[in-house]
Amino acid sequence: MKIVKIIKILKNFYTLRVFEERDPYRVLIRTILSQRTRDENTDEATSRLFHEYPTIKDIAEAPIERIEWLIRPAGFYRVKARRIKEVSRIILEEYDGRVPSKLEDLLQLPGVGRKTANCVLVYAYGKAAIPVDTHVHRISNRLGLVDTRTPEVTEKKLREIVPREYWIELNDLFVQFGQEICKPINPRHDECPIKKYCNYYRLLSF
DNA sequence: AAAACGGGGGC
DNA sequence: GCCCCAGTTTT
Repeated sequence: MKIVKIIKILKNFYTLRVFEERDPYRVLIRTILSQRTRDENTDEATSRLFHEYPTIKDIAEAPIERIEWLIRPAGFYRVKARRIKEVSRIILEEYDGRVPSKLEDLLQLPGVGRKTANCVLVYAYGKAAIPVDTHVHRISNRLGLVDTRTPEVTEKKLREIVPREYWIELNDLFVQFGQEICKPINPRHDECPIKKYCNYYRLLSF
């Protein structure tokens, strides 16, 4: 199976960044902050926020302007601040302060789409899911694993062709691979360890 | 289907 | 200085 070979090769090059943070609420907030944002800026914003407001109740009651300032490094800080505060309020009022562990419940929360919801399921609850971000979407299409135009359809197809035991690590491996090698523009084919499996590379050598 | 939100980093 | 980036919601 092509995808299994690809994953095994990538695992030789990248160590899985086991999410140290397993607290569902912190995973959720960090993941919202990470939307369209690089890791370093996400980390900075997350630690600033939780340093000043350690609990869900703190954030639910915090002044919106202060949240905006704290998470500024993550970008999109105005909309993210409002969503983070609103999400916190909803979880406190409707879920007794516990982050929901069902996909359909997570998707109801403001600022939580399929990618973020799946990240919570995987990293906080250890459930099998495939968070599809732009890296996973782009790389899956380049390799020829799927042929889709939306992340949603890519997720559906990946669920069919990727053995369940690899779902959790797929996102992490593809993101690292996507940042360093299979970049959106000017991918580094010369250093690519899986180009023999890649449709995009095959078309190039013409 | 396209626009809007955004600071940070690469070049 | 210009361009791109670990999405989601609204128009």
